[in-house]
Amino acid sequence: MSNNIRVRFAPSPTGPLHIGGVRTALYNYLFARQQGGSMILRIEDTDQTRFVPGAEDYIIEALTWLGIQFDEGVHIGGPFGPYRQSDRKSLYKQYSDQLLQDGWAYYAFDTPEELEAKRKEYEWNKKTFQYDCNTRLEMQNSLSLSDEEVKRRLQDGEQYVIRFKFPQDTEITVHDLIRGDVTMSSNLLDDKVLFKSDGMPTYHLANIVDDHLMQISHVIRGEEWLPSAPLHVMLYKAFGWKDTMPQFAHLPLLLKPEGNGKLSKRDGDRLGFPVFPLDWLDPKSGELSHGYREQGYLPQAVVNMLALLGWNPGTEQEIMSMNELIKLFDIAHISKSGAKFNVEKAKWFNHEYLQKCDDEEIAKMFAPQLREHNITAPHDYVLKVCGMMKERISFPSELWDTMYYFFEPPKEYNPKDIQKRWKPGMTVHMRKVVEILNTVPFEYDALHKALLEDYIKSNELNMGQIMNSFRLALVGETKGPDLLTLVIMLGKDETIARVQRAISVIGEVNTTNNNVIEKH
RNA sequence: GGUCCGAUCGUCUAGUUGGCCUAGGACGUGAGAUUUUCAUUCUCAAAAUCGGGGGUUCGAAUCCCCCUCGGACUACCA
Repeated sequence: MSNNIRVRFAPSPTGPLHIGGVRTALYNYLFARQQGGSMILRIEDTDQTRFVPGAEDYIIEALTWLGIQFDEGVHIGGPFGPYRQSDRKSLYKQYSDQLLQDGWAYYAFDTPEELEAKRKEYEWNKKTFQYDCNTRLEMQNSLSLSDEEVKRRLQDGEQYVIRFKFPQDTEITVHDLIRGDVTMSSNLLDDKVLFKSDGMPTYHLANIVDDHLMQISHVIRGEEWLPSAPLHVMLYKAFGWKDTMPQFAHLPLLLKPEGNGKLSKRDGDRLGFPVFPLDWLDPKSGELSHGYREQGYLPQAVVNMLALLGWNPGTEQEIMSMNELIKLFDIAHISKSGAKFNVEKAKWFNHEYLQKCDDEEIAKMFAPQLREHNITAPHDYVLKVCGMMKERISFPSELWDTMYYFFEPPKEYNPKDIQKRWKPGMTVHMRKVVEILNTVPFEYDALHKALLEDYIKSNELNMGQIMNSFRLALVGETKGPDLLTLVIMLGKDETIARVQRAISVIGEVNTTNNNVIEKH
């Protein structure tokens, strides 16, 4: 990695990785690879109360499944480690101390209860409390208290947090690669907590310190971070790191498929599509959330679909491999508005990528279904069936339903199809079919001539009449590939057995109107 | 409530320096073709008064202003 383009994906291990997070990781990856830069995985676990065991492994497994690779990170190490913020804990204190010394931060002793009371008080007066340049002097902090008092409280071991001291009357401009310049007044920003009373930094502090230390050049993250971006810019300035501050790109959000709002876990459950890459069993509630992988989505399909949700190559190309995406990706082509998630399009992508799989791969996906139905079949046969039938499916789970009749006789005959296709007098024809099968050489051309040409002509039938009933006997429904191809695949004995079984099960219907079919 | 961001077919979007836009593509939908059936495939169609209103200009989806609507944020969460 020759140049100094370095990006990071920095999730919190608070649960399964949301599909929006996956897209953020993907865009970071695409950008890094294209620029010949480095991709880093950093775990932001500064909130011990929200830590969920297994989440970190889940994140790594999901991204690995999708082919999103890292150059440095918790799981592989690297020259800028450790890459887990809880392992970097000791590091952050000196930086908040530096801010304290330089007058960019201050101690605040207000307890959560006091803050809550303050908020209530403001609410009563129909105002909103914000800990900022207007209110900080009425609070318990090193700005309002005397030096001795502050020293005393510190020595007594009183709980405190360290807050950022936003300067007054300053315009702060964040240059965003997607949105251009975003400017905010410092007077409206609140004095965010940088260092918590539990000895851990907050996101804001840890994030800036780590991005700086890890020499991150581009911060590509969700739009939800835009409101706090001015704080981050200010922090770089306060630390004196303005010259090496990374560039920002705030990605549009992924929205619910219907209505409005951010895509959430509940939507997936409700609308029947995954919002997570992998299945996730919540360790606390025992609740299972479905993942793309387990639903039968191909990783390439998920990657392609996600890439196009908020970005496009500027051409009409839609099917793109990871390598093509890397070549084509461009931050300038990322859209500004949120994208509603579309299930149908996701399905279509999967169908497209399933067609790209070779027959061996399809057969591999099909194997468990065969096992489930206690069927053993020659590998070549399975391979042939898969190759023939894959174009009909969007998910591997549909394989059995569209191909079962290649492996076992129909268990029942669709009543609607019987009514529509098994016309009066059909058993007579079917017996003839058996006869022909028994006498004519069992080859495609010979059968075609005997069945579809000679027999039909001599009986003044049209093709549909006899073929559909024949198909019904073999499949149980009127669906499937070219009939004679199916017949050849099944073999003579199996074909005859199925027709005879259909004759005895379906039998003769509506014998009274016998002449209907003769008459075409 | 406050701050910020956004707004082109039902959905994802093209449109980046205003004219080539009577707004293009894809998904989905409808019709037709192909086939012995179903599916696939192919062809065609419907679908956006470019959220609304004002400007600027010879000319605006594209620039400016206002309004409306939507979203994010507003924690000792990230």
